[in-house]
Amino acid sequence: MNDQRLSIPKRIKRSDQIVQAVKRWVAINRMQPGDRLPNERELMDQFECSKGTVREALKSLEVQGLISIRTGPNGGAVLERVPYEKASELLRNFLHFEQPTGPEIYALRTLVEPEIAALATPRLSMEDMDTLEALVARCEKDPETFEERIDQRIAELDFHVLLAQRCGNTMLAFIGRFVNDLIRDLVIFKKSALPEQREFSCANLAYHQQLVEAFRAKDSEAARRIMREHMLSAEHFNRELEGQLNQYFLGTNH
Amino acid sequence: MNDQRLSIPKRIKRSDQIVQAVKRWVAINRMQPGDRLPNERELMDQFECSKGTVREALKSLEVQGLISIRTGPNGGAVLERVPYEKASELLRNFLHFEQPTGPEIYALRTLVEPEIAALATPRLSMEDMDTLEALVARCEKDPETFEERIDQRIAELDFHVLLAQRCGNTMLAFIGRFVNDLIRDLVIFKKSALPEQREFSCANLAYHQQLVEAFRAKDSEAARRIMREHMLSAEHFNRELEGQLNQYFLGTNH
DNA sequence: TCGGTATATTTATACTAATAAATAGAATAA
DNA sequence: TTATTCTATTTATTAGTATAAATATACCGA
Repeated sequence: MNDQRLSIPKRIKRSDQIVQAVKRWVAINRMQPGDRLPNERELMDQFECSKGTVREALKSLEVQGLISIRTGPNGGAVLERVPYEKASELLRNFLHFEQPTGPEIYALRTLVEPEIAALATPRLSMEDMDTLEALVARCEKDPETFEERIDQRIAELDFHVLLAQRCGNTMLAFIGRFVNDLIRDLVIFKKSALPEQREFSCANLAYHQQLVEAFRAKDSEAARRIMREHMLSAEHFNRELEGQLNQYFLGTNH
Repeated sequence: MNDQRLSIPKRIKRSDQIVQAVKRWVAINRMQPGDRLPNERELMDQFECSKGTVREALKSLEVQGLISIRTGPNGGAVLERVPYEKASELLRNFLHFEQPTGPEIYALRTLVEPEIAALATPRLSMEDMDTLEALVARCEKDPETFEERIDQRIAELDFHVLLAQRCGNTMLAFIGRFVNDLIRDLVIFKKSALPEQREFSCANLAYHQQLVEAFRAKDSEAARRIMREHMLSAEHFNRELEGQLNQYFLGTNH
């Protein structure tokens, strides 16, 4: 039983060659989202291969989020900017077998969120602040039903996601959003087992209120400090929610 | 010209349905890397579709890094743990149109590396420390040729990559490695335009030497502090290397 | 002129069938 | 034993055909 999966197939598959060629073509010609690729017929001719092979190549590009394919006149493959959702999904595949633990996720969050808060502070518009306050308001009344409790936790997370989107650093924004989405899905996934944690909710509410104040005062350093305390608190409260997230990433997001 | 690409196609494609079904199947049965999927024939029967459709679905899973496909007896689709390289490639696609700037990358690095250094400190084996010292040694002599200078910069980055791999936090490890790989490729890409920056190299060397000392002393906090200074220094030195990395991500990694 | 409806065209989607290429394992020869 | 050739299995690629979806355009009624 010769089970060496290491050996790289010397012969690169036709469809993958086409994928590479298209990628190069896009990069070299500095093509922009919205620009159209040749249709299947033309690609067949250009690469001298069959329909099936072209389709596999296009499928690959589609899965990577680089194109979208539509039927009809003026249809075909159109270049797309990779949506966050796509990148997020693909990164989750990576995590499926790596099984990050709750503490790991919260550790990263504690590292990243204070910086995001500080960077976002001078970049928040009036509308943003209003949105943030609306999210805070959603957490102010005592949750009566189960769903309300979930809704409040999600509002808390949306608060952080908005900040991430405003921090002005593409990669930091991605990480911030990704981590909060991870926690969001965890909340929804484990909602049946989610205990009350009233103390936790109150603490979060207070921190978020303080954060909005700091944002309105354009005080980056205050925002950073408050966010850091907030994250340390959240890290502490979630120590018990521990446990592996195993077998989770692939399963439920569809 | 009605150019609304927002509309989500209501009809989910056959091949994508199969992808979802397989993902669910993998998650529910808690399948592990190395486990085999049914071959094309069986999948055709099970999902009552043609070969082409099955192949598209398998292609999708392959692009996502979840399976590898081999020909021949005992061939077929085998479940894989998504390799770092795959996840990295897909994340780069996302960044292609987002165009993170040099300062953005270095800002993230400054945030992440000190934590990585602190976390890795108690986890480094004797072999790891020797490897690190070997990497430092490679930077000790004055570079004479062009290639030597590039080689030293890569050794510096490998130093950081090893730390990331040892930090014990899956996601932080990924981010650390990703950022350093980004910089590595940038160094190789821009090598023709890379100025001498002798001062920079010497500073790096000194920091790395201090770091190894801190590691040997198992002093996490010292490691964190030194790494932070190191990153602030690197951030400063690279302010001039500015410029967008535009059109770069897709292009050259093949 | 306006608003809707039919139609024709373009394009992807799906299927069938057959051949080519790769390879693990068995059989064979040195 | 060792190296080579054969063979069976499985994916990779191709060709051709037919169907379904999307939409620009022409058409028609008001």
